[in-house]
Amino acid sequence: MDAFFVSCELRRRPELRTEPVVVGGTGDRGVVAAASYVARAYGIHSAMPTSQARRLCPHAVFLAGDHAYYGQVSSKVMSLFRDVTPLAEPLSLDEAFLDVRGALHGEDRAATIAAELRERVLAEEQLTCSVGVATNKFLAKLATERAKPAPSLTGPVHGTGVFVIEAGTELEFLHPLAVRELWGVGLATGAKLSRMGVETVGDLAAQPEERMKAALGSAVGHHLHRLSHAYDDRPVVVDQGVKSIGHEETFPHDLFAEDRLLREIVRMADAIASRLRAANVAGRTITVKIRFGDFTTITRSVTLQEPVDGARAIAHEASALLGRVDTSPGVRLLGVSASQLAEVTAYQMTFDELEGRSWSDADDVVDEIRDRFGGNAIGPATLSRPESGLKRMERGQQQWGPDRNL
DNA sequence: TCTGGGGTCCTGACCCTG
DNA sequence: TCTGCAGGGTCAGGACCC
Repeated sequence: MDAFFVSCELRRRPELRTEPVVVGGTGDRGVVAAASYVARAYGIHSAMPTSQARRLCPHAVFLAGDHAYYGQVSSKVMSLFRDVTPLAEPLSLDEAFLDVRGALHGEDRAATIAAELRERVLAEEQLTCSVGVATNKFLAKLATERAKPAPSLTGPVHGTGVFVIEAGTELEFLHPLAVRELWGVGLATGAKLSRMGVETVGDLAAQPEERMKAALGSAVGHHLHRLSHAYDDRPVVVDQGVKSIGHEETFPHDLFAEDRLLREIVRMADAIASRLRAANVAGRTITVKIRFGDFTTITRSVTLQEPVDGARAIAHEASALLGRVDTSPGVRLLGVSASQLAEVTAYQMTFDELEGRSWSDADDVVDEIRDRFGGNAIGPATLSRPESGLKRMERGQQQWGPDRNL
């Protein structure tokens, strides 16, 4: 999807179509999640600090973003994709891989399917999307970039919409590209490769695989070497399954008070526990992430004998992990996550858990109340004191940094 | 100058066990 | 009992993606 979050907002507010629009964190510590093509013409791009975006384009319209709404729109678009093929693998809210081999009957059929899909998404959801067609996932992803519109001060300059890399022309397309365009080559790997004199994908393909493995590690070296030869046999997987569930939050101001940090832990543990139970999984490893004022970031984790999905147990472990860290320099960001997930039916209850059965029952009741009356209808007593200033957090509620009014 | 939040995957150090 | 080794699990950090 093209500038998905912005496009969703423009559906609701069409009067902004010719304006520079930025969706993301509105506060001083936020970042840009999506910028309209007009905003991009001012040099604004995603992941840019909001403060920098404001300097580049002071008259831009800054919107806080509505993750729940984008999720609803995404579901509708994904169901359109599944009308084309059941083999649709969502990559994020606004991207998916579609394996359309089953629908192919002629040479140009894939391009036709792509064009029809674009028309349907536009007609039914008033959203534009770009489609890349190729013989494997990673080439299709690169092809999509070629199909996207270009920014301009008056609005998006429409791209091709559909870009096809014909079978047999893969290397011709791939080798002139900058190595940074490869999926998996970011800032650090790109710099490392540049120091080795590797600037293009063709340069990379000319290197012996062993040299790449020595420089980048065996897994990354092997993977990139294969990609540079246009080889990618990863299948389209319809349901990837979640591997971890977590929450993290950057505070409007660094936190120093230990009791305040502990209350934040309780709040996050409560949110995570709800999501774990909703997904019918429990986590065996609990991790706490702490970012200090100077941006140094540490994690502390513990792996338990048995997986947990209760707010009380997660908060207990996370608090103990936090207690191992000197937080006196001030905490900018705090996060809690659960990993090594297992289905709740698949693990044995411990004696401790049996003793704590009443807590498990309480969690079930909490889930029921939230289902009926909303996420903020009930929460841990620790957070109910008015002076706590804390509200239960929904997923993605503060996705791109603290709000301006906090 | 300033750097979010949701994740996944990989690596290396360390410890334990056979 | 001690030593060396291999393999697996844990932990922490880094890189990357959208």
